[in-house]
Amino acid sequence: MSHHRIPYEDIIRAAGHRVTPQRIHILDAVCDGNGHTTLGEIYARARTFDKTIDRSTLYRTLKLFTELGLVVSADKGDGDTYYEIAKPQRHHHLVCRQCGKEQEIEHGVMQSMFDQVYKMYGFRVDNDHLILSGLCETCQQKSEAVPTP
Amino acid sequence: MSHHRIPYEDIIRAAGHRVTPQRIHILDAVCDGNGHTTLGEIYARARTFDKTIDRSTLYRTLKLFTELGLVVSADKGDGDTYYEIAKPQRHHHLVCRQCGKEQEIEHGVMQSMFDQVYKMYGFRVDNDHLILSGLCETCQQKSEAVPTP
DNA sequence: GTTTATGCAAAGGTTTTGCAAGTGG
DNA sequence: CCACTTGCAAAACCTTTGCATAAAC
Repeated sequence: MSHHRIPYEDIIRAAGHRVTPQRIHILDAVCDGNGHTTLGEIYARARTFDKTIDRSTLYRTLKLFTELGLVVSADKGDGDTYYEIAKPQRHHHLVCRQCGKEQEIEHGVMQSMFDQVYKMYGFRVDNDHLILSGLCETCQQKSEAVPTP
Repeated sequence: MSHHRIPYEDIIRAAGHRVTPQRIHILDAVCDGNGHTTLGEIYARARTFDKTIDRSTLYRTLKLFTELGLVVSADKGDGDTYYEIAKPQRHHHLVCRQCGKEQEIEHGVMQSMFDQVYKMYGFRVDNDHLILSGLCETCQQKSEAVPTP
């Protein structure tokens, strides 16, 4: 679990909050998503650890973690909010419209685009977690193979 | 009203649906947004034309228009869905985090970035309506003037 | 021992759905 | 006319909130 690299307990306490089993389970659940997970998925996973965990606790905890910067939230454009464990390096995601597979991409490519936007429009873009969609390599080949299904 | 350039009545009929006053009002209301508008704003505007229009009609109509491609929906990342009249040329938006002002940007800059992503990751990005956020020119100057408010 | 966090239940808000009446083609 | 649409009301859903109990520190 990647969040074990972060001193999350200290961060929670430093902000004047308490480290409870529920909070640990929820953080684990976000982490086990390996990328982006919805609230529903986190809820299901958290409940495999502790069946009594309540939705309201999940909402409150996710809000807290987002404020503390332990978790970041993003939006695929489908209306759902996706959560991911915070990572040290700025990055973005590609999500395949067909198979749903997702992969991380480094920030560099985006930064060039942001710079270009700044030059052309004077606008400083600062998104640090974009989700782009399209077709992954595998699904491109599939759709080439079957022109009209 | 920019949608009067599109033969929207024909499009609606061609898909086997009917052209009703409510649908026209809703299309007008989306159009009057000049850019992105939320469902609530569309509802308010549509009701200035016809006070009896119902929310359920709005939901159904917006869904229909999106399917027909008359209207496109996007997500600013704040959980709300924004609607905009479909435009012939592919474009994206910049929204200022501070003053909320939005401006359109042409697709070119994005395409270079998409191409770069393809070269590096083999992934074909095909978003045709992204919303980027950051600081507009005016708000950048303001925040420079006041380092610590 | 205090103070914070939890679970429960209820409230608040938004979106969807079933249906009789109305209306477009 | 007939089928599609509408407004209404109710249902379904998601998220937030108030409060007594339980747990962290």
